[in-house]
Amino acid sequence: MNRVDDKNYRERVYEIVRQIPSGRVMTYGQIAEILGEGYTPRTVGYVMHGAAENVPWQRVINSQGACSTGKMTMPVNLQQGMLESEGVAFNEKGNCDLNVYLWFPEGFEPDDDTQPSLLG
DNA sequence: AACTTGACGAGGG
DNA sequence: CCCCTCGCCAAGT
Repeated sequence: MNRVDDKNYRERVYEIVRQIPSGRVMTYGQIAEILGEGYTPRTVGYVMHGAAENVPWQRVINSQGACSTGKMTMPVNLQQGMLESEGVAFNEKGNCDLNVYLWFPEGFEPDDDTQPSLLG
């Protein structure tokens, strides 16, 4: 499927998100990048807001390392709090260090040495 | 069928 | 470093 004809496109996003381990995060753009095809960060975000309960939506943040939930469906501090409970540290600006917490699924490697070092 | 909005991202000022 | 603009794709009105 190279197109969004099946409406199965949602599950592709969810499937990736479900694989994010606790204490790690992914960005909308990154997911869109993996899905490639006709996905964009916008689309991923749109799909994400309708995520089912079995999807750890809180582990998906924006490229700035901050929560973008705004005041729409969920308060930002809620998502941030959930992540903090998983061990993700945020600064005063509400950003976390993507170099530490960003997670890459198997088969997907960043060109840079942006791979997370993970404190342990 | 067209316009607007939205859990985004990158670039320019 | 903060603010604004443009690009992207899907859904609601």
